[in-house]
Formats: sequence, C-alpha cells, structure tokens
Amino acid sequence: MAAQSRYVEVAQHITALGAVKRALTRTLPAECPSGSAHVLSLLNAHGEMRMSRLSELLGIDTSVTSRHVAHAAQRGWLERLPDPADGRSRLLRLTPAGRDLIDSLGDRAVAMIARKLADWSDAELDALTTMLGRLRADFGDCRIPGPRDDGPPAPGSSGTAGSTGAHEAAGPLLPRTPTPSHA
Amino acid sequence: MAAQSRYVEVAQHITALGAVKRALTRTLPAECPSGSAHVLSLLNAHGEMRMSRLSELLGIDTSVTSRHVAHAAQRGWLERLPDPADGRSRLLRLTPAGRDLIDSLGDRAVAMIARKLADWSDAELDALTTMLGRLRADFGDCRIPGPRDDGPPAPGSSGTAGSTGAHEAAGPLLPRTPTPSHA
DNA sequence: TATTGTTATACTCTATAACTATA
DNA sequence: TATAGTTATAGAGTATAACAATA
Repeated sequence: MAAQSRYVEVAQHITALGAVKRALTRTLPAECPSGSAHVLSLLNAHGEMRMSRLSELLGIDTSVTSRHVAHAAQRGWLERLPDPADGRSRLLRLTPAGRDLIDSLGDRAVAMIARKLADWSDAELDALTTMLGRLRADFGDCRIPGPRDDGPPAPGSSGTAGSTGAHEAAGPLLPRTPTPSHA
Repeated sequence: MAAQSRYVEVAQHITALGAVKRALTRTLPAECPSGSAHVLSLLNAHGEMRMSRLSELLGIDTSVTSRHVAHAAQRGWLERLPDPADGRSRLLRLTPAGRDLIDSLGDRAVAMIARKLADWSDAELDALTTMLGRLRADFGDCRIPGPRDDGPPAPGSSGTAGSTGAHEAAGPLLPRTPTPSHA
C-alpha cells in the first residue's frame, strides 16, 4: 500500500488521458465512429468471437456493444453468424472490407502516435505497454459493479464482479453512493 | 522510431483505459458528474486560475469548460471572481465546500485504486505516473488540432514532464481527417 | 427459470457556431 | 478587429430497463 498521493496522481492521469483518446478519435473518418473502430480493432486482434466476449473486452454493457456491432454490420464491416453451439449466441467475424478499414484506421492512429512519441525508445515503449497492460489487468472487468443498492445502505453482499474479466475480479467497487442529498 | 506494432499497442491501451476511467467515475455521487469532479480536482491541485487555463488543463473546448464550471458554481463548489487584470476574464476559486467535496471524492477514488493496485510497489507506481506524465506531455494540448500541420513534434518534448499539468500547448495534432470520402 | 442479445429511453460529455462584453 | 467567456444546438457513448428467443 502506497501513499494516497500516488493513487491520486494515477487517478488524475487516467482521467486526463481521455483527452489523448479523443485526439486519437479525431484521426478517424466521419463514417467510422470511435465505437465501431474499437469493435473492429478487437475483432482484428482476437478473431471471431461472441457478443458477450466482445462486450467484456470493450468493458461496456452488452446493450452498447449491440449498437456498435449493428452499426458496423450495416456498413458491411463484420458479419453476425449463427453460433452452432448455442442458438442464442451470434459469432462476429470481420469481413474483408472491415479488415481493410481497420488497417487504414490503424495507419492514421499510428502515424499520430509515432509523431508524438518519436522520442521514446523501444524499451521505453515496451515498459509503457507493459505497465498499462498490468494496470488494466489489475482493474479487471470494469463493467457495472453489481452491488445494486435498492435504497438504504445495503453494502456487504455484492460479490458480483467479474466472472468474466481478463482475470479474476477484484473486490466489488464502492457502492454507487446512496444518493446523498447534501450540497 | 519504433515498430508500428508498438504504437498500435499504445493506442489500444489508451482506448481501453476509458473503461477504467468510467469505473472511477462510478465512485462519484450522483450530484457530482465527472466533469465537475475533474474541474474541482484541477483547481484543488493548481489553485486559482482563469477559464482558458482550466480549459487547457482539461483538454476540452472552452464552451464545455464553461458548462462544467457553471454547474460547479451553481452547487457552490467554486466562485467566479472578476479578474482585476482583464475585465473579460474570470478567476476561478474553490470554495471551502468545494474543497471538502473534492476531498471526499478523492477518498472514494483512492480507495478503489488502492484496492485494485494493492500489489504495486511505490517504485512501480512512480514509474507508472512518470510515464503517463511524459505520455501526456508529449501529446501536448489535445484540443482542436487546427487545419494546418506544422510538421514534426516540437523538438524538446521528451523530458519527464512532471505531474498533472498538461504543460504549455504543444504543436497541433494531425489534420482533422480532411473528410476522406472513402470507406 | 436463466441466459444471450436487441431495442427504447435517458443522461453525460464534447464540439461547432453564434453572441456579449471587454481589450 | 481580436479575445474571454457564454449559450444553443447537435452528435457520440454509455447505462438501465423491458423484451425476444433459446437453453
């Protein structure tokens, strides 16, 4: 356990990194919003998968994933095939068009990063990705914590968390603030 | 200049870190949205400042900053004082209530991070914050790139660029994708 | 009854443009 | 004319809830 100030800094950096993410997003063409790009990128990196798995990798709710996937499917960037093992499930597969698109998107993003991070050595970049990878892994599946508070305190239970995560789920997050009405 | 794959990894991590950011956001009380929390956090860390400066630190447009600040001001978390040096400008100052709030928010976020990153040593956390600081510094001011591209990144960028500050604006980003009508 | 995925609804964040008031 | 800040409008992302089909 380190000093609080160190954690505060981590929090500030993570929050502020949103600006960098938006800058990356601006390199995308208008027809391909950030959500679609992320979907295609993951399919390209991990191959065919189900909605639930993709949702897990994206770290967002399945309903949102469904929207992004539908958008990409309408554009012809991916296919939703029936899952022979489970009639409820659908397998997502990148189409050649989708692969071409993700390649061009990658080029743009990479060009920007390469320019900004031109001074970083290979070792430094490796250290960065290693740390970010560990950071993400330690946070685990960041989707809805689970301790739905029906009103009063009701902490305790929870126990939800990631059955699915990149690894085992860490403890449940803090309760969603039982609607304090001060301030 | 490193291999493309390294940059791709960096891009994927930055994008995926959005999920971690949302997890942190969920620790906030309903009355204090993420935007307000970020504003208060920066005022707490850097002290009194003008709108334009805050906007720069947030990495967002001044119009958005204005909204967040107005929200926080209405809640009594900060004051907008006239700037004796420039009648058009306003100085933002945290109120005692705002300071109390940011402290409590920090506690929540820190509690979560401390739990998730319990295995990290002080040195590792330092390495992480140092790298993230440098990453942000090298990306510079990520707000609207402006139509022109001045070319390569500013020469002296690398350094370790310390903490939170996004530092002075850096070179413009890539052109906003000149409406490529392909794909 | 439990689970996979979809759709409808609402909220937050952000960017662009138009506008005011100072400089 | 240029700049600091505000407000109105529009687009994107996400979470919750209700629902459909299958296990």
